Amino acid sequence: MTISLYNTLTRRTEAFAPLDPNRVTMYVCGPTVYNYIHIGNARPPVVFDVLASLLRRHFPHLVYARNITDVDDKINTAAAAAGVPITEITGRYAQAYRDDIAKLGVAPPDVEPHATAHIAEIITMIQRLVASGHAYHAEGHVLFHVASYPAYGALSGRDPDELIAGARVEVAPYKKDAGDFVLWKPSDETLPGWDSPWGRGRPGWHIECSAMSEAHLGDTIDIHAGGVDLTFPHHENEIAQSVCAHGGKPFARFWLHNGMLTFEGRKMSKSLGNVLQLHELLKKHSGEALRLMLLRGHYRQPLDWSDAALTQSVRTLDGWYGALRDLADVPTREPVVPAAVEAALCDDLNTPQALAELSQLADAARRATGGDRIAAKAALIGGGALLGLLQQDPEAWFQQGNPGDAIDAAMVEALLEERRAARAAKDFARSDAIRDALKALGVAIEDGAQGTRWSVVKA
RNA sequence: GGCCGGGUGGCAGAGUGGUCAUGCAGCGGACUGCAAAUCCGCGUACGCCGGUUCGAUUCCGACCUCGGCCUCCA
Repeated sequence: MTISLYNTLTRRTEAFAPLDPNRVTMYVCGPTVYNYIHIGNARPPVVFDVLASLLRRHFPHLVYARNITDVDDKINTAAAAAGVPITEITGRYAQAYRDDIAKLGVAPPDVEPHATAHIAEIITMIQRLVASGHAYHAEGHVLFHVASYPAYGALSGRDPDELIAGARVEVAPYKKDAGDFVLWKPSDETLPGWDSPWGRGRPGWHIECSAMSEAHLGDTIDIHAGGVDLTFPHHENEIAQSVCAHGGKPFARFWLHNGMLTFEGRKMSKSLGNVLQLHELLKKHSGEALRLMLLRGHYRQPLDWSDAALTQSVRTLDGWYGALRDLADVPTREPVVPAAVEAALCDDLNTPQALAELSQLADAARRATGGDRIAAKAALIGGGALLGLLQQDPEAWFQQGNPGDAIDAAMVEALLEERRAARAAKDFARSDAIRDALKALGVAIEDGAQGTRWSVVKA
C-alpha cells in the first residue's frame, strides 16, 4: 500500500518514496523547553507519532529525530526570573515534555538531539556558510544573506524581493538586507555562550535544526515536519541554510505541516495567553482521550479544542472499550492491522477516516459470534494500535476514571453486594437507592447476565 | 496589502460529479423489575450567486465570511 502525503513544497499530495528505502529519515521540530507545553504543541508529536508507526510498518528502518531546543532567549528569561541556572529550566521542562507526551501514547523518537549538544556542528555549519559567501559577520553577529539564495521563499510562497525590502521587518543596522536572519549572536557574561570564531555567543534559532538534521540524518532527508506556523520563517530559513551549506543539495524532500489548534476559534498560542497546558489537562483527563481528541480532525485542518469535543472523545472510547470488555472471555490473538485502517492512514494520514473504520470494527466485534469473535477482537486492537489507541485493559479503562478520581473499589463492591441481596429479596426501592447513591459517587452500573458490573463515569 | 487554508445535518468531522461517511447527542422500538449497556429503526447536511454538465455539496468564476503566516510561535 502506497503512502501518500501532502507536500507543502509542491502543494500537492504525492506518493511517498524514500531516497533510501532501507533508511528512511524524518525530522520533526520539537519544543523550546522553557515551560510546560500547551495542548497545541502536543499536536505534532502525536500526529507524527502516527506517521512514524505507519512508516515503520512499510520500511525496515526509520530514523526519526525530534529535537529539544534548549538554548533560546525565552529560556534565559525564565531562568533569570526563577533565579536558577538555565540547565535547571531546560532539564525540568524537557523531562516534563517527555513524561507528558508519553501519557498521550507517543513513542520516543529514535534520536532526541539537544541544541546545546551540537554547538560544534552549528559553528562548523556557520563557518561553511561564511566561507561560501552565504553569511557574513557584523558586530559580533553572523547573519545569513538571503539575497545569496535565489530560491528563498519557495516553501512558503513568498517573494524574496519583498522580504529583502522588508517593509515590516525591524532593520538592525548591522544587516545588509532587512530579510537577513541571525545565525549567531553575541552573549554577554550574564547569558549562556560558547566560544566561536566570532567571539563568545550563542546560536540563532533556525541554525540548530539544520545542524542537528545534518548530524543525525544526513544532508538530504525524506521528511521534515512541524506546525504550519513554522513554514515561515523557520523552515524557509532551515532550507536556505542547509541547501547553501551542502552545495545546493536538497534539504528535505517532503515537508509536512500540521494545522493550528484553536481555542474558541482563536489560535492557541503562548503569546496570546489562551493556552491550555498539557500538564494541567493530564491532571483531569486520560491521556488516551486527549490523544483521540487530537486525532479526530485531519492533521492539516485547524482543530478547535472544547470540553464538549473532549467529552465526545471519552464517550467514543467508552464505546470501543465496551466492545472489548464484552470480548474479555475471548483469547487475545496477535493483533492484526485491518486494511481499511491502514488505507485511511496511507491517504495523507486521514485519521478521521481511520477512526470511522475503528467504529465499524467495534460494531463488527460486538456482533461477531463464535470463532469470529477472536478475529474481530484482534482486528479492533490491531487497528487501535496503529493509532496508538485501545492498548489498555478495558477493565482498567472503565474503573480508573479520570486522574484525580478517588473511587474506593472495595466500597463499590460492598454496595453492589448489598444491592444484590436487595434485588434477590425483590426490594427494588432499596436496590434503586443504592444505584442512585453510586451514581452520586460517579459510578455507573449495568446489570447483566453474569452479574452487575460498574464503571467510573468520566466527565 | 501579499501568501496560504476553511465554510458540510443539533454538535464534531471525513468524503465524493449521480444509492452509505463516521462519532456524540436526540427520537421511536426490542431487551430489563426499573435502568444501564446492547440490538433494530429514524432525521432527505453540504456559505451565497452564477457557469459547465443529463446531473454539482463535489469542477470553474465571482461574492460573503472565518482563520493562519508575513522574522517569538507546534
